[in-house]
Amino acid sequence: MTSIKDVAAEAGVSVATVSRVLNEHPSVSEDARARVLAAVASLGYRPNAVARSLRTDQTHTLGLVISDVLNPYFTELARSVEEEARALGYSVIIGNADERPELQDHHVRTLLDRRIDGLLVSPTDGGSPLMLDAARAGTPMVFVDRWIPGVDVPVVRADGRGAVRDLVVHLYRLGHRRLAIIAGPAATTTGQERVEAFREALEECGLDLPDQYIGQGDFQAASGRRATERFLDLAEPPQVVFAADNLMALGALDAVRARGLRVPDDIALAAFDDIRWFVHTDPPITAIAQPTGELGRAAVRALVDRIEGRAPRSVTLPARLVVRRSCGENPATNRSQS
Amino acid sequence: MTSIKDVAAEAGVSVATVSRVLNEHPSVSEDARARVLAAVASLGYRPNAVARSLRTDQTHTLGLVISDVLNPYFTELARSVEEEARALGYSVIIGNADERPELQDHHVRTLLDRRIDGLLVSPTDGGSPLMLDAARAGTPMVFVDRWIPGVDVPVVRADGRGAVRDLVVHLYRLGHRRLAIIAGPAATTTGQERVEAFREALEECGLDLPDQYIGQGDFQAASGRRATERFLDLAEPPQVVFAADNLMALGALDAVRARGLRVPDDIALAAFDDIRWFVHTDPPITAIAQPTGELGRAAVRALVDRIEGRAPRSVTLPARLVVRRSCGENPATNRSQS
DNA sequence: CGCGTTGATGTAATCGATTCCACGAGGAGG
DNA sequence: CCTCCTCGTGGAATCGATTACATCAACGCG
Repeated sequence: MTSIKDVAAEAGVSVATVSRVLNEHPSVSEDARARVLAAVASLGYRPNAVARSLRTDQTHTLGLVISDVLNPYFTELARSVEEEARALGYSVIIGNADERPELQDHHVRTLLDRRIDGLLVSPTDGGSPLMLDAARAGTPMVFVDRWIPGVDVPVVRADGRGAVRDLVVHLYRLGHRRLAIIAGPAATTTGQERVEAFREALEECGLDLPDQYIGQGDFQAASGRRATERFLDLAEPPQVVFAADNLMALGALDAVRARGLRVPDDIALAAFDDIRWFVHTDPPITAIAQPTGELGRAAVRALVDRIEGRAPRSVTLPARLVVRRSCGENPATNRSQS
Repeated sequence: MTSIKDVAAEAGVSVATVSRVLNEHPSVSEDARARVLAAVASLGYRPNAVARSLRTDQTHTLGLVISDVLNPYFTELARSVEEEARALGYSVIIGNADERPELQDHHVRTLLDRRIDGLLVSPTDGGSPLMLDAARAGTPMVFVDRWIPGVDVPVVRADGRGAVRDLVVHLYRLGHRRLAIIAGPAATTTGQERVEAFREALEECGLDLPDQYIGQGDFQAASGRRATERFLDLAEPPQVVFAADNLMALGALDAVRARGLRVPDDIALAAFDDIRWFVHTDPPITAIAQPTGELGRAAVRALVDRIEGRAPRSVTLPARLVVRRSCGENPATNRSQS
């Protein structure tokens, strides 16, 4: 690999001058600049980012630790994060935690070892010592989607409360009274909040959320399937299953299908997180859509603000209900589907 | 951040000794080792990967440039790549090319600047000078899924020829005679091969593939939709549309749905790449499944072989047909669906 | 004309690790 | 007892950049 020394030799100047040209330092003669640029071009020289990072203590890299790459919601998030980061001059290294705390820690650790400039996390759990220490030690950090209470880190997320209420009202109007939920892990904020929002909305409608109608999932398809099977085994199964994320909804669909039952005739289904495929499933699935792209971009902006010394702001954006056919026909609202 | 010097001071030894302990160099006294490890623990020291990389000229990092993160096929590939790499002691940095050659180049460039140990690419085009130069210059490199002919780089991919033939036979038996394909970009090998395999299989059945039955797509959903609309506008529309990837199949589904037509009654649909959602679409979609996870793992193994001085091998694994209902009922084969 | 200022450049320190080399102590062997 | 190895250790060079500081020439101004 050609180094700055080779360029300096080729251009007949010192390495300092080469560096100045490359970093657009003002005090370089026109002549020197031209010779350096010519040398750079003829040698095909590219600065070694590793060496540069060591010296400047900046990597221009953000770490993104997401809960599950196979979840379309997170891959869309990752995409928008990378896009915005690139626009701001940063690269992104993605770590996939697969909803496993120890894998999450592994990625946080290697990202910190690489001295990334900042960390974007959607925590899988209540927060390992490692992550809490890093936050306390001053590593620029922002939580996306999920967060850890009691830690002084900005949070960028969607508020699904209103949309969940809309959903419950929608279900109520369709005549459903026994509503069940497949919850996410209690260790995650989104796991808890969605259940709470659901319960509150039910109460507003004068409905109850019995324990047996709360299935415990882990945001993965298999758990959605298991929870749904348990619901179907009940003496009085629910009329609606609301999955707290799209993968558990997929699992629920598997379970219903395996029993030879049909959605929405035998049981209705709704999901948190809207994804493209929901338009084409059988039937199309009613879902709560998050402004995923906007969340990713806002998170990056907050993190970069923090890194570059500006004050980062937490952001909460509203989610919205998208009605399709998986909860039954409703001519009035049905038209608003996409 | 605490550095090796702090550890050395705390343990009362030189930095050389600390480094030896950390790298398991044999010639360190038991006493020194213990003191160093104690110092490391008490300071919470972690070696700076940037500095280490500069010195050793190894980053223990692989670059993976994929064509499109939003494509479930590639995200599954990415996941298996990361998994296998982690098992072998490497990290992975993913670059998303979004099917855009200039973005692909951007990522290749920044990955090379970071001095990654090796590059895994599924090229979006015929190969930019940048990538060809890197390959020639000796950057360890392996192509996954797609490749660039004429470059001396190992290729890990699936061979869909047999599965495409099975598909065509399946379609023929169902009575379909006018078969159309939505192709990928001609600049990609998968874009070309799938069309060729399709054409050859048709010929074996005594069928023809007229130009108007070849839609030009770019592996993105929108192009699948456009191509399908064009098919439907023909005086004699095809009876089957075969999409060369899953996203274009999604677009095709959009187009059919927008016209108020139904699959498979009005038109049949099949896709290359099987994904989980295909089980639940309306109707479930017949697809050609690649051994995606195995491809990712094999690609990493080949790349690491190359990096560590062993001879890398190209790998080709067979794809297989998964019959579902999107091409019409066929009691005989229908049972083999998943 | 001399002095201070400005601009262009080079020398060398530095970032945090790894690793070559030199050195001293201790043990083995003649 | 002397020599030669081996082992444990520290000093210092090194990787490839950035940047503080020194130097020197040219120029403006009183």
